[in-house]
Amino acid sequence: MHRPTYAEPILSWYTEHARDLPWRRPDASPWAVLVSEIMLQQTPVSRVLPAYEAWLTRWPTPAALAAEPPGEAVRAWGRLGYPRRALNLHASARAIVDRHDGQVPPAYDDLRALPGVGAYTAAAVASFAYRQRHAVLDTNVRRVLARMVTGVEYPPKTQTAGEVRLAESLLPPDAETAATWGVAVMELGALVCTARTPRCADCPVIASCAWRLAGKPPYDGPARKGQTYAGTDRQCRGRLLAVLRHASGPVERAALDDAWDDVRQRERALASLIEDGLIDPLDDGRFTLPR
DNA sequence: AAGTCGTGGTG
DNA sequence: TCACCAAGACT
Repeated sequence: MHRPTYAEPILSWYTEHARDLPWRRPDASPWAVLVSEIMLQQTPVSRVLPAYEAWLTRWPTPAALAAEPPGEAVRAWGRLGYPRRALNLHASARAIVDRHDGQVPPAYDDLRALPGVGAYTAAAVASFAYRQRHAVLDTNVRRVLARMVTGVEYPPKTQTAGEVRLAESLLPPDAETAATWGVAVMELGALVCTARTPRCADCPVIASCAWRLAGKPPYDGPARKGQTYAGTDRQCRGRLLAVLRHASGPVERAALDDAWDDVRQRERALASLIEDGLIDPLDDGRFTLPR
């Protein structure tokens, strides 16, 4: 099946409009790229930037992080959200030291085997850090391809095999070009082909965009899932963990009791945080970040 | 395979 | 204002 060639206009657009992000600089190590990718999972660039700089200053290598207790990673994670990512990054650092001689592995399968590294993140590190040819299919790329190629406003709620095949079919044959193509499509989705209000006037492929050519039909699929937060277990977990992050050492149960009113919910949240390894109960009844 | 897991910015 | 969204992973 013949498709218009999207690569040249998008690559040219990227050359001109790419943001200067620290993890894209030539001196960014594979470890720096991995750290950025984990932090960027569901968290906007603007909030990641300061945490990323502080993290890499303190832990410039996997070995540096691996030498610390996991609780230090959780504390340094701050308010990035989804704190199990901090635990995953710490566990990945230790696995990298143990299994890969302290070097972030270049092989996709080895990356994918690290905790918290799924299909997207493994492809991103292999592509961006090691310049290999992998389809990087994140929320931005999925949206761009849905519009540009498929002609619909939004991709399906859950990623399909068809989307993977499509992304792979569009990959430039040359590895170095493919690596740039991946980050370029992501950037296009982040800056121009945005979810809410796409800036079609600034789009380098407006002429061949299937969604525009179809008259920009609105999304007609099932309602997208809402993410209520206030009053949820997630908010409760966040409050409890914040108490631990702000404390210099172990805290009394009373300090946690003060952080959330509903007793049942608080106990459930605390149990799940302990189960997840984000909080350790001590023999004396106090609680601490994992050591 | 649909739910769960944080937090904050924004149209 | 408030529902939606943000470089997902895991179960």
